[in-house]
Amino acid sequence: MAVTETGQFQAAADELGISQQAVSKRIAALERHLEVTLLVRTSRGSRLSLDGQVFLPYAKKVLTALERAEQAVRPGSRPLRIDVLNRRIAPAQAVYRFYRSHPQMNLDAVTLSNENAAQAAQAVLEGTVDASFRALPAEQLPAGINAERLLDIPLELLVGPAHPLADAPRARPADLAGHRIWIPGIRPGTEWAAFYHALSKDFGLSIDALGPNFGDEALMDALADSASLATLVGSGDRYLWPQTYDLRRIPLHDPTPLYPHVLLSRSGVQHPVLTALREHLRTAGPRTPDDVWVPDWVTREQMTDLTDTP
Amino acid sequence: MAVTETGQFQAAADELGISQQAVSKRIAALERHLEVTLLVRTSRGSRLSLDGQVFLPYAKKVLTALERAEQAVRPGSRPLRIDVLNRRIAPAQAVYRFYRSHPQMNLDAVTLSNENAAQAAQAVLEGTVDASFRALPAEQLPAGINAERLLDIPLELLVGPAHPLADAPRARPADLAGHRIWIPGIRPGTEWAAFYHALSKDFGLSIDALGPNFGDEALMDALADSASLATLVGSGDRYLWPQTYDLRRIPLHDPTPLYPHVLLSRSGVQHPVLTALREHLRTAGPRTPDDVWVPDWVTREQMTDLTDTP
DNA sequence: TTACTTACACAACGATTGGTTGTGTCTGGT
DNA sequence: ACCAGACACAACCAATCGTTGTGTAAGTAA
Repeated sequence: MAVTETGQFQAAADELGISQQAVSKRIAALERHLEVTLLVRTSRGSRLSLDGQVFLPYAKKVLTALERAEQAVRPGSRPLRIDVLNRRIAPAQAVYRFYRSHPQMNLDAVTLSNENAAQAAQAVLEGTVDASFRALPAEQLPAGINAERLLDIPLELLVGPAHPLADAPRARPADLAGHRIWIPGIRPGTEWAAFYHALSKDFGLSIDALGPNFGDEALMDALADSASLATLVGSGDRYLWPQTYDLRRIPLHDPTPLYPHVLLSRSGVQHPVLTALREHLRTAGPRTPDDVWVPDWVTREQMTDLTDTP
Repeated sequence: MAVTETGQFQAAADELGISQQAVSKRIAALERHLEVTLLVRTSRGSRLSLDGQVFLPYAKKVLTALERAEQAVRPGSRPLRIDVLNRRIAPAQAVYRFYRSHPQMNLDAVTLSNENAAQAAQAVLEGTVDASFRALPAEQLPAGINAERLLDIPLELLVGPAHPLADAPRARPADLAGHRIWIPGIRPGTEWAAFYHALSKDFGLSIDALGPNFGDEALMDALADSASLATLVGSGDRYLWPQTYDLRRIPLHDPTPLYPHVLLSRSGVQHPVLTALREHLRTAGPRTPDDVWVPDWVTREQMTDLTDTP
């Protein structure tokens, strides 16, 4: 690249801060490796051969990819880093949709390995991540953390074909009383546990949130074969359930339970990408039904941010 | 990447064919360079840290970019390579549009440095390029070369605001008799010279095709200031002429001169991308006017390919 | 607790690589 | 014919990257 920019080896060498002979050796080694001639040497400099012409844009891509890779982790000027809890659920998809509609926005989605909301808030405070989607009770909110409820995901019931509600067009949470609902892999003390505990208490459900998560495959197998087992999923994460299992999604209403994702960020940060993401979530979010349920520990204040938008 | 795939240094080392210690040193050097920790070492292996999680996709991009760069020039399985004559004219734009609408198609656009159509045909025969857009007289077509007229570009007159035809909605070629038409940088013996020679002969024009090309800037300067000078441009290459010069494009009709771009390729090659490009040009090409002019050395046979399409 | 296994890091050393300086060859202009 | 410019080749040196041997920490089994 330096040679094509300057037209001759010596100038490229000056630009790179090495000797002309070193440039010559580098080019020769590259040509030997690729088994083609990249540069046509003349007595008045060098210009690209046909292969060089083709190769140049690819070489540029390699260098920009390297540059980006370093930028991505170098502290200080790195892209906005957002914890999306888990790559398979709504926040990850919302962030991905945001990125698709704003490709120039430089951001990275990560998943913090701990599932504890308080620890996530700590990570946001420390700057390990710039923002995190969580369902955080208001009283657990540390000082210096800004929380805004920006993504309410309606829950749906997921059942196998033999389940009594399999062909119901919709169901009410109260209809689920007595049915077994299994949500594996929820560890005590996490925000998930708190949410489902509140849900089961308010509607008299028996939610089995214990036991290890043996993976989506095992869950789907169990659901498909059982006439009594059901689970709850966010209405967004369709991709999770392949057609082969013939599982049914039953929307819940009257009221619709909402999983309230709150975006945590450090108070005072004014990162433009973060601002744009907030704006995107406020406006591009799905219309929520009228009659909804959220855990009682979701404060009015957190809700205000949502209802205030035009 | 090898460590994250396998979960531990030793397995990564086996995959890479080096020792565990070498992997350790590589990772340590990378972490030292980036000034972050990429891997969390545990007693049962290693997993990605948060920074590592962010870095991994960027690292993958670097490797795929490297892979693509090598593929682009490695003889044998390289992308289809098409000579577009010049990056600023219709064939280049047509190829670019094709690529935009078929992003999965792997192709490279190049410009052969010689402007001689016979030499381009030779390059196609030798496989230096896979296809070339040229305006090649039928009798010059070497054996083994397949030629298909796929891109007819109507010519337009480009004049400055003081030119007598500046405000004409359109003009006939015969109207140009007596006007000075200057097309700089056309060297004798090239296909351009042959085309404009035929055009001037058939309509009695005085085309000044001699003199060196001092660049588009110089041409535009001359046109903008002159009341008599004009040039001919393809109707596609709009971008060339910035608004600042207030140049006017006057479409030609009765008949419309067409610059016939013939796609040369080696007989017998059945490259899928080339087939798709041909199909794209046949169907997505602009509607040509009814009353057209092409040089008389453009054979009926070359035209058949165009008129045969549904 | 003790011993063992697993997994990574450190140290010393040799081979390879990538740089340097010095010199040679080719081309185009004077 | 000569000279200047531009790149290549050769010899040499230093830094890098690999190797083998060994150390340390953490989990596991007796």
